[in-house]
Amino acid sequence: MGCCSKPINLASLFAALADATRLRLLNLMAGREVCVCHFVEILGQGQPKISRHLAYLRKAGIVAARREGKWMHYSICPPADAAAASILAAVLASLGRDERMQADLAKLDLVCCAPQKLVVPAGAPRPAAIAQRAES
Amino acid sequence: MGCCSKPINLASLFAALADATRLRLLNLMAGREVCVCHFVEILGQGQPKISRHLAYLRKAGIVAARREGKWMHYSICPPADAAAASILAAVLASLGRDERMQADLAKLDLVCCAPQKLVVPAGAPRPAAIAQRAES
DNA sequence: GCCTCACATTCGCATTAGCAAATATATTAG
DNA sequence: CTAATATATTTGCTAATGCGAATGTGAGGC
Repeated sequence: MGCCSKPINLASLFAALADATRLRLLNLMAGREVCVCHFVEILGQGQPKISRHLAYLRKAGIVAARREGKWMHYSICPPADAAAASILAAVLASLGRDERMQADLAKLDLVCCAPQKLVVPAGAPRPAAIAQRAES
Repeated sequence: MGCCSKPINLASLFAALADATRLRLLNLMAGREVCVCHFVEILGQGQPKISRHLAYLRKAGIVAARREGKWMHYSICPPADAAAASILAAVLASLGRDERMQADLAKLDLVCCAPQKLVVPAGAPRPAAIAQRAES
């Protein structure tokens, strides 16, 4: 593990985690890849704001971005440093126990499985994990 | 567990952890009670700065203070929220694996067991855990 | 009472972070 | 090439954070 090779400083890792919006983004990315347009829809906040926070996480070495045509997919990339990785894992586990975070995940399912209900731009990409599940 | 009953927000917990000085203070307090004068000596930084960071940790509900005569002793107080407590535990474990943090702890031993070498103010209190060990 | 010690807090100041609005870039369609 | 879509960055602002220096406070000692 550890796809990101950045000089991880624990203090800067925590700085990246010290924002409610970024925690919500990380929670949505736990175990799957998510497209920016879904973040915008689910959080109900402006695209520049989402993009800025994603850039912050990217600079902190916590997430990776992958382009697919017009869309950008973000996913968590566990830091190479073992200490940082274990902390990040504990954080993601804790987030999963939060109500608001569970609601976000439920909305992500809706966006992916019933796009017509939430007016998703036609042909918008679906998170990889869910797309895979749907195919099998 | 959970001596501190504060409305713990994960983001604000991380804000409290997002500073190198505060992480060093927490590391020194892992498992023992430490007097402010020792923090000042070991970190080699001004007393107001140390005090300000301790106040920050106190306000965040992570540490508790106890007065003993002229001296103030600080110790970690695990948050009541289970998620926050588990994260804090992971953080403390990770800190222990850092070289700089180990050096700080070694200095704490010096201050407590060979005060004449580091010009400790006569009669300065010793961390509870170490004092206990010395008495047995 | 006054004085000192051990801390805590306040005061300016510089740096940084977050926001909304506007603008820029990359990709694809035509 | 132009236009449209999806995302990223810049701009101008406000608010929060960290620092050293100065000052305030609580507990003994005399």
